[in-house]
Amino acid sequence: MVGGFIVSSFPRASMADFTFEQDTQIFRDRDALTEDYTPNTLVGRDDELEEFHAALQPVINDENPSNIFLYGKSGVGKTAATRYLLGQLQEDVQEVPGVSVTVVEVNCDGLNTSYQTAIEIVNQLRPHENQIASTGYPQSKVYQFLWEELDACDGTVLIVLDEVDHLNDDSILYQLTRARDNGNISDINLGIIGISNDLTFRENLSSKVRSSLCERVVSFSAYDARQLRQVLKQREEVAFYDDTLSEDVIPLCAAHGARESGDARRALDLLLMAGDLARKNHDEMVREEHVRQGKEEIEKEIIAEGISDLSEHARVLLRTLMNMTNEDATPARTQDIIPIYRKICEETGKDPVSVRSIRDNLAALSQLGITSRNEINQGRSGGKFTKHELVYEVHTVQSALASIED
DNA sequence: TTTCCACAGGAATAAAGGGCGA
DNA sequence: TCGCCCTTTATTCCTGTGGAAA
Repeated sequence: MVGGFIVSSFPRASMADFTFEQDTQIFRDRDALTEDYTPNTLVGRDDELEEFHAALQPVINDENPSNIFLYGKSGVGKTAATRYLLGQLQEDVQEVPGVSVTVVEVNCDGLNTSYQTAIEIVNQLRPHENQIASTGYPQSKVYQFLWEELDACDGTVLIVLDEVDHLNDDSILYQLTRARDNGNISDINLGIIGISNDLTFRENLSSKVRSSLCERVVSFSAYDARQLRQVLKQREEVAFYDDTLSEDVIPLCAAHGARESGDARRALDLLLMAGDLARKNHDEMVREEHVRQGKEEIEKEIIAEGISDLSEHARVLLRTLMNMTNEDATPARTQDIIPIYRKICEETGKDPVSVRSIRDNLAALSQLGITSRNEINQGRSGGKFTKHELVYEVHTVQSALASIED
C-alpha cells in the first residue's frame, strides 16, 4: 500500500512506470481554467451584469426580490455572472445589520423532475446526517419538507436553478414562485433565479409559471471571437506562467469557441486540455499541435459524457449509424436505419425496441449533438421524413463508446 | 384548394425496479 | 413483509405536419 492506493494484482511493466515527478512549469494556477473559478471581472458582460444587479438590489434592502430568468446559449457567462453577483451580494449583506441571505444552487441537469429538484433543495438546506432519500416519499411530503426547511431560514433565500430547461415538468417552478401566495412560507423572502440555454424554454412554460418566474428577464448574447480572445487572455494571465503559450494558441482556442456558438466554456476547456497535454508530454510550451490534439480529446469526452446516460438501444443505434457511415450510407432516413439496427440486435442477441422507441433514441442522440438530423419533405409522392448522420468522425465516436463500455 | 404521403412526436398506459413507513 | 409512491423505459394509439401532386 502506498498513499492509500491498494496495489492490485494485474500485470504491470514495472513499478517505476508509476512514480511521480515534478511537472514541467506551465501552470501557475490551473484551476483558473475550470468551471469553478470566478474571475474578478467578467469580460464583455457589462449590460447583462447591470440588469441582473438591478434585479437583485431589493435583497440588500430586505425586500422581496423579483424572480429572475437568465437565458442565452451555453458558455456565454450566465452561471459565472450569477456566482459573481451572488458572491458580491453575500459579502455586502454582511455589512448590513438585520439583513441575511441564503443561496441554494441546484443544477437541474440529471435531476429531470420537480420531485428530484425539491429533494435536492431540501438536502442542500439540511445537515449531512439528516438528508432524505431520492425516492419513496409522496410528492406532497417532499414539498412539506421543502416549506419547513425554507421557513427555518432567515431573511432572503435565493434558489438558483441552473439548466432549468432539463426539468420535464414545471410543478416545482409553480410551487416555488407561488409559495408565499399559497401560504406555504411566511417568514422569509424567496427569490428564484432560473438559468436556461434553451431559448424556447420560456415560451413553453405554462402561462401562470411564465408570468411569475420571468418577472425580470436577462438575456446573455453570445461572445464574438474578439471577446473570446479577451476572456482567454484574462485567464491565461492567472493560469499560465509567462511565455508558456505560443502565440497561435489563444486565437485557435477562441476560433473553436466562436464556431461553437460563441461558447467561452468550450474555448477555456480546449485551452485547459492543451495545457494538460503539453504538461503530460513534458513540453515547455503549449503549441498548436496540443490544441489540435486537445480538440479531439474534448470531442471524445463530450460524446462519452452524452452516451453514458443513454439507454443500451441508443448505443446500438449509434453503432448502426457508425456502420452506415463506414458504408457511405449516411445521411440515412429512419426507415433505412431500422432494418440495420434490427440486424445488429439479432447478431448481438438483443431484443429490438419498437419503432416509436427508435425514434425517441434517435431524437436523444441528436439532442446531445452526437448526430444531426435534416427534415426533408418530398410532398405527396414522397412524404415528410428525417435523415440522420454522425456529427463526429467514426473513430472518435468509436473510442468514446469503447471508453464507456470499458 | 384539397388531398396525399411518410413519418414525427404527444398522450396514455404498462411493467419493472427501488425506497419508505407501518 | 407489504402496500404505496416514485422513477425509468417501453408500448400502443392517434393527431399533426408541410410540401408536392392532383
